[in-house]
Amino acid sequence: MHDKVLLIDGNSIMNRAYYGLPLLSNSEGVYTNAVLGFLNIILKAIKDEEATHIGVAFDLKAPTFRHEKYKEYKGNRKGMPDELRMQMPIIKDVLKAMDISIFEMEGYEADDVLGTLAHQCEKIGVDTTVLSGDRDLLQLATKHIKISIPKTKKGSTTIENYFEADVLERYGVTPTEFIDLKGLMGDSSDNIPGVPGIGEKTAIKIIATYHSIEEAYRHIDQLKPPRAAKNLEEHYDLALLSKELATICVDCDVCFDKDSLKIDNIYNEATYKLFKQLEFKRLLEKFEGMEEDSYVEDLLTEHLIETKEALDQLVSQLQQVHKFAYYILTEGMDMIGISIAYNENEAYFIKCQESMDDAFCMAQLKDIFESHDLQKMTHGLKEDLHLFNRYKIEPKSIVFDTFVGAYTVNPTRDTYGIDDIANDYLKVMLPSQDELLGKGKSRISYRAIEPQQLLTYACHLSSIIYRSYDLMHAAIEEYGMHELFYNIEMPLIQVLYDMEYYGIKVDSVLLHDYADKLKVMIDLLESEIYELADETFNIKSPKQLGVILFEKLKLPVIKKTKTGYSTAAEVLEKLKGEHPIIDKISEYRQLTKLKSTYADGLFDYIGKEDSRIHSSFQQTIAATGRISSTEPNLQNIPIRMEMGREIRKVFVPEDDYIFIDADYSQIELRLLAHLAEDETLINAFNEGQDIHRLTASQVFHVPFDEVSSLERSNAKAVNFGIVYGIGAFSLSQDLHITRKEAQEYIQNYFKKYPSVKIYLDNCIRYAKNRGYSLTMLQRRRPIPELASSNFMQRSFGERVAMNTPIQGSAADVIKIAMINVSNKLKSENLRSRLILQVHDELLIEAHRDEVELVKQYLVEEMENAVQISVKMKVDVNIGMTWYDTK
DNA sequence: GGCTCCTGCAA
DNA sequence: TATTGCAGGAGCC
Repeated sequence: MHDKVLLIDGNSIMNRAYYGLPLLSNSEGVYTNAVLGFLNIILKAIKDEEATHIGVAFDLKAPTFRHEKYKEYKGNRKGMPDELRMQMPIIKDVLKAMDISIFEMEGYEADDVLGTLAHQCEKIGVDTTVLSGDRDLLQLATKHIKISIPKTKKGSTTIENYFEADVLERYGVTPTEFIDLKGLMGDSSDNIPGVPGIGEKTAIKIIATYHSIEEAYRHIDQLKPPRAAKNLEEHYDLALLSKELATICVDCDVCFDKDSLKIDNIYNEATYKLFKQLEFKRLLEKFEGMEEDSYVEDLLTEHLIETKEALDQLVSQLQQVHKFAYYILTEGMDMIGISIAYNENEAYFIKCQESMDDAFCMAQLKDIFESHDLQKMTHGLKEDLHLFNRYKIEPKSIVFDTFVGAYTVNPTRDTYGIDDIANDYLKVMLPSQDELLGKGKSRISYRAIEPQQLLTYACHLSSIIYRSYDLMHAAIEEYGMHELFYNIEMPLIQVLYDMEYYGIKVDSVLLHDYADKLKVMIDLLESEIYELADETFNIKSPKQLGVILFEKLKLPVIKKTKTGYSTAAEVLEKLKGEHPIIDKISEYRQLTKLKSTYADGLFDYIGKEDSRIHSSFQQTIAATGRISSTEPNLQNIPIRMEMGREIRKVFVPEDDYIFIDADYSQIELRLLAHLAEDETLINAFNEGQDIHRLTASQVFHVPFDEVSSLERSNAKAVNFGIVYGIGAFSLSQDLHITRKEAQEYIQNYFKKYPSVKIYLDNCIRYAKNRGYSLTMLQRRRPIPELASSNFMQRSFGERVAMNTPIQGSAADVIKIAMINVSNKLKSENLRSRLILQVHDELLIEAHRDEVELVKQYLVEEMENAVQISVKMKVDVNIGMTWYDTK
């Protein structure tokens, strides 16, 4: 095979890549779009060119010889955007990992290095391709040096290729003449002056005739048009200088060694790690089969435990140590085994099998798990607690959960697998569960993989937990989150487990009736809609509905989505009155939503045994520190509309029990008052005033007692907006007023509550300076968007910086309350239990004998969760259904 | 079957 | 062009 050298203009291609892709970032907030685009371009080029050698040249910041000749050189060039600049060291790391040579020369630009390298290749008879986004490079084209210029149009990249002849054909001048051309016409992007008054057309004509500036000058008398001749005569020095500046140096002092450019092992371990960190999913697929050997370098002595004797021995070893990490490997209800590590260098895998089943293994380990003196670390304690319950184990001294720990350190990531932790904290590659087992249809069981592979994988699980513990603990301490993690997040795990364990009882007959009732109404609406549309169609399909409304019925288009007409509720609202079908569709939407998501949806989760729904509560999802609820989500059960609210009647306590529901009154605004130290707000809250009415009287200049209900509800929207980081546009949309009016409301608000304005500005400034926001309990949320040069991104970051301390502090407060309420109920030996949290609300299933006591404890613990300058008011209600607790 | 988009529910 | 979430259905590959 012939050698083929590919030379790359690093800055130019990075620039192309950056503007060719949307601003992507990995889950840590590191921008990656230019790096990804760059890699895609060069990998495609390597393939297309069948390149055997490769080198990449970058510009240095330092001035070049051109600056010495002409100090205005590139004087008008704006620096690259920060988001791109931040990616330059990353691409260099990636190239180093891929063992691709990087060239940077003081005093020269990348062009010069490329020119020199290309010429040297040509000298030794090797074909070369120079890849650049910059047409200046065309002067380098020869019969053996090809210049490739990628063009991106509509997502796909095509490449224009120029040998010497192609340049002549396309521009009417040879590559060498290209330099003279530029000398005459100049180049505004590099700030090369050229000859004033001579533009592209004239320059091409002159050079095509005389082939160089010098030759043209020699024939200055015959030069046409006369204007150009005059200009060239006057500015001949400038023309020569411009030519010099435009000339790419082909003999700079770069060390050329063809062999060092050889493409060898670009898909190696180091590259894999980087791609993983950068989250280049598609590029990672090129590393097929690498995962298995990828963690060989993480040396670990693996012990397989599959006899009772060996297990016995392990248990006695564990009794000698003071801490260990474990991970229980399960698959559905099937326990595969237990991984244990009690030092840095080795790990054990207890494999459950016929001779030694799960129940046996767990029974053997019971004392270990229940020991107070033996500290344990795990990953995903809440799931462990479900398992321990199955084997009647009451674990003690589980001091660290790396799952919740990793979230606490950085709550903005979207996964916190052991593989992620291995990567982030230990720089160790570990396949994720999906990578090990495959996903979707092709997923296999743990029991189906090679025993040796399973052993290695399993041993690493506990070992990673064991080894990352110190680092994660240190990070928590460094960030001042000891209190948050050890006194709130860790104890909360048990509380969430308890809520999942207890669940909430549902009257399935009532739910069924509700679904039936909805079905009747939906069927009727459906036929009415078909009647009005004069045809049948899928009303649930926004696409089909759009055609009916906006094409067939010719209703005005209010809003469009990326893919077509918007038929969202706010659009239908505006079309109300235009056609009788609109109301029917709105109602149909509402009822089908209730039926599918809530009636039918919830039905599938009702336990056959206990008639209860056991939702999962997620502690590592929300970037603000909130808890979320899934399968099913019990935090979005309807309440605003009566028809939807009815669904709450199916949530009932068990016999002899009653619901007690307590919710914080205006928790976010109270926290805002405290955090902003706003005297007006603090006093209003402490005196029990109606806060929305107060805001209305302040913002609309109305006496407090004369505030109308419309004014109050508008003020309520303003208050909400403040908490979310308001914009005039959105407020105007929300209140159906003009932007100008909305702007006035906001200005009035800040005039009346100046300390709130100062506080919110400070939130932004703090987050901009440090890169993150903090809550009252030092919960920390990175906000990389604040550094963006994109207005939209940055504005988003600013709203987040205003909202996170408020929403996050509220999350902190209710978490403390949950722990204290739960502890109180347990320490008082009550049968009543906490079963649900809805951000500012706690639902207790209380025994009827304990109602008064529980009400008292509940209010006390919630109101005193934190001591701040504003009273934390709590409203309590009891009821025989969730509906009735109002 | 897996994925994205639109839609809509809660605090 | 308001914050944080979860989920169902359509439609596409």
